[in-house]
Amino acid sequence: MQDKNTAKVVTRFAPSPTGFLHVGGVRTALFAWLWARKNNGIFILRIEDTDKKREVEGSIDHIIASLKWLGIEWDEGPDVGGKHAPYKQSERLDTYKKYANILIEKGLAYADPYTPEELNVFRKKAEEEKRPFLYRNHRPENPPAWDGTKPLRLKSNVKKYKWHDVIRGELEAGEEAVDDFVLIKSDGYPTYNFAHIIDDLLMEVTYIFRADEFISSTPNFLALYEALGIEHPQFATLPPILGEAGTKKLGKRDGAKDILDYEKDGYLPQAMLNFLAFIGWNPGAGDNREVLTKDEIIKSFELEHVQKAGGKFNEEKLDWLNKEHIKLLPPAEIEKHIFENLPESYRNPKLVPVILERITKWSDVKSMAGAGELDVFFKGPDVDKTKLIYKKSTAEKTKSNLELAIKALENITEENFTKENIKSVLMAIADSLESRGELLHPVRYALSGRDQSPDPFIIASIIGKDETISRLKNAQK
RNA sequence: GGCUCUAUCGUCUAACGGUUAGGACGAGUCCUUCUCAAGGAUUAAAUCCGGGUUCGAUUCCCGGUAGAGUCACCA
Repeated sequence: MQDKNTAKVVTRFAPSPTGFLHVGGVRTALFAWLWARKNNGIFILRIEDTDKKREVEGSIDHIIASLKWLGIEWDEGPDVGGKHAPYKQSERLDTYKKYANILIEKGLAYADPYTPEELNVFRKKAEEEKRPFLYRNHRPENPPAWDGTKPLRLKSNVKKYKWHDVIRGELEAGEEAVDDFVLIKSDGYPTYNFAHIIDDLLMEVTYIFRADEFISSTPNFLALYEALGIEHPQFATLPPILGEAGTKKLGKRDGAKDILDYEKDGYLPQAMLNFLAFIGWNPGAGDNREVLTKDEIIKSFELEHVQKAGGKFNEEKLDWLNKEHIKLLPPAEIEKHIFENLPESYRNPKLVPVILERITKWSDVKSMAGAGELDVFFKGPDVDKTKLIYKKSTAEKTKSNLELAIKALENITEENFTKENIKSVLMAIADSLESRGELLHPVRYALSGRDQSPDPFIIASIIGKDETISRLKNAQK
């Protein structure tokens, strides 16, 4: 095991290019990156492309784009290189072969003589008998020499394994967890189980951040570390992220979204980063802050405060957090984002505050505009006269109240036609009536033509004095 | 079925044997301009169950229960 006090922290994220990155994968990357940054260490991006069948064209670019969107940068990786290049496992085949041969020489690896069909028969039988399938129960007595066309398996040391996990604590597993797993597949590519151990060794990785499904295969890894005669890095096993609906672990099959879909939906990367960091981590110790910047998260990130239990992905909290991060943005930035989502003719700076308080993410701007909610600021409404009347009020009263409003507003000069002035004038009248709604409702409705809209003062101030009075008169007819 | 992990408000969590079990999201109520939104205030809401250990358990141990993971020539 590495000496924690002197060894540099080296972490890695090692995705396989089998499609997009979802929240679970990103969270693993995030924690590994946070720990490296926290300790002024090194963060490596390594592509585990050893399964050619499952590989999806364009995945690597997509993964890189996802991490970059969030601001997770790596010190070594396929695009930037590094002293342990290459960083794609498909380009490191000779290395794996070298270590495979070492194991063969030690008598700790052997060729698997069975066909997949034969193996399936064993597997089926085990399943029917409700036993776990263990290849080593069928370990051949005189395996053929390995010629590279058959799978190469580890001759595992069957025993109980115990190990330490920096997040989970002391972990252990029974002998049933250890098996003669495949090191090199018949197509010449290594398995994840083999390749990641060699690469972590060569790349001097000191902490392996991983999802919790790897707990079960850890005894196998331990058997391999032993066979190789090497120390293993620290294991940091993260809690699962559970789907919102059920309690199932969130995976692509359960509708986990592409992380870049959140970009398309108009979420801020810093909000997503903040949100993801808080699934399974918190600053702890009475620190109740939840809205944190990237740097603040790095500063307070500690492994002791990483959860063991799984957490659900709660989109409502993400929305809240996104809004909080929007509020942290400089005004010019906010306006820029809002305008980007608005048709050209709607891009009035005065609308920005009105829009801002009604959205949680940028795509909401588009929805608002699409639903016609902003039309009140651009054209006079068709007013339904019956809806103009406040509750049990009468047409006559409504008409005369509107008249009062028109008179008062006409007295405000063009340049003083501000939200504040309009409000004080109108409220003075409203307060003299039986109820404020007697005035405010007809005025608001006359201006907007909608059951629900921003308040009349802001509408009036934006559309201007002439348009306001013309709309009020129009409703009065 | 074997092996393994996990368990505090609906949700995310604080607490590292002693607290009126704290915060946040969401929900409710009230206020702030009639409506919507935003904002402010406020309320309700949890230690899975059963045994130990201890003067004292959310916290430590054991058992149960529930959920999750795994048992691939996938990672």
